[in-house]
Amino acid sequence: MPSRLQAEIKQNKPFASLEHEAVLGLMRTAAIVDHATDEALRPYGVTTTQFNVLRILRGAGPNGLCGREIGERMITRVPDVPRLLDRLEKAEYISRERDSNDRRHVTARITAKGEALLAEMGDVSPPIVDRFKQLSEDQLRALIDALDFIRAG
Amino acid sequence: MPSRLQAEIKQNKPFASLEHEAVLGLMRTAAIVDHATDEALRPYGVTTTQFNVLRILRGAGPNGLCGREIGERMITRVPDVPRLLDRLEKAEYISRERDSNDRRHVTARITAKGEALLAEMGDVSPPIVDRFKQLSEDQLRALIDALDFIRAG
DNA sequence: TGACAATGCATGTTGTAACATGTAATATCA
DNA sequence: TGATATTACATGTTACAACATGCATTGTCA
Repeated sequence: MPSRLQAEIKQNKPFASLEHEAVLGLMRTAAIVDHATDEALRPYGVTTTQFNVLRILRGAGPNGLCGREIGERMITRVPDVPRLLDRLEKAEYISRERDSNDRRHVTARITAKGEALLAEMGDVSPPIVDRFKQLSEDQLRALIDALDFIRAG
Repeated sequence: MPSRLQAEIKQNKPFASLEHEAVLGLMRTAAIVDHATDEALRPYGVTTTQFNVLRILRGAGPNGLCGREIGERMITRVPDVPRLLDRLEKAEYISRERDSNDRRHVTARITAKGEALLAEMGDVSPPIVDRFKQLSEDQLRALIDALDFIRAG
């Protein structure tokens, strides 16, 4: 029985194992979600990474967060938070201020312009993400549990 | 009940929905697998993308494949196949030859040096990928099915 | 057969990812 | 208290991703 994924990537040989198929399916699905999200965000001129930072800072409120804290909250590891914040500050979506208590810290906060952008964007969600809503609750829980288990290492 | 993922990304508020949690879990797991794979491949001086091209060309055998065909077989969409192949050719892992039947096509083939690299690498697999083997067969099938369903759009 | 479209690849450019390294500020402990 | 380590961020650099555009080759159809 040729799998759906085999056809997608034009592979004739069957997968060596279920694990192999699961890993490839995971990576391919993530790549599609990622690309679709990029496309959905493009009209607003922000990348997925920048969009996530803005949502994190909106969630943090007026106290803001320092760079290290932002990095810890990101879905994907970001190895260059300072320059990511540089770009957001240049676009005036965030402000930065060196903390007077601990001068190593730089506190970032979302600006009114940044809030306005998020409000304008609303719940941008590409069609591929909406597909998750078609899964049953049991399927969603099984998916979440399996992914949790994998990450739990 | 705070979820595992909430703790991972230091999020205090519960997720708005199961779908939301599933999407984040998917993206985060994929990011971890991706990064771990990069690390595992680093000692050999190839990126994950390059590694996948080499395996595709090994699978294609002596007939090789043209750039478009390689692109179709990649897990992640690659918008710049020519330069990806440039780098592999410069490293002498592949050779390229313009097709005499259709001179628009450039056929790429893996070289002996490329085959040797893959042989030396064997089954490089970071610990996070090995975690998939700990899932039960039912769990793996449920995971694969859910991912297939999402991509089926 | 000749004009036009489609295909496959090449190339210019910009922005960013990723790593390495450096620097200032704070914490720790003899 | 002074030496050392640790933390948090800044910066230099390289390589690559992504898009736009251009060119050569082939297909299509009146």
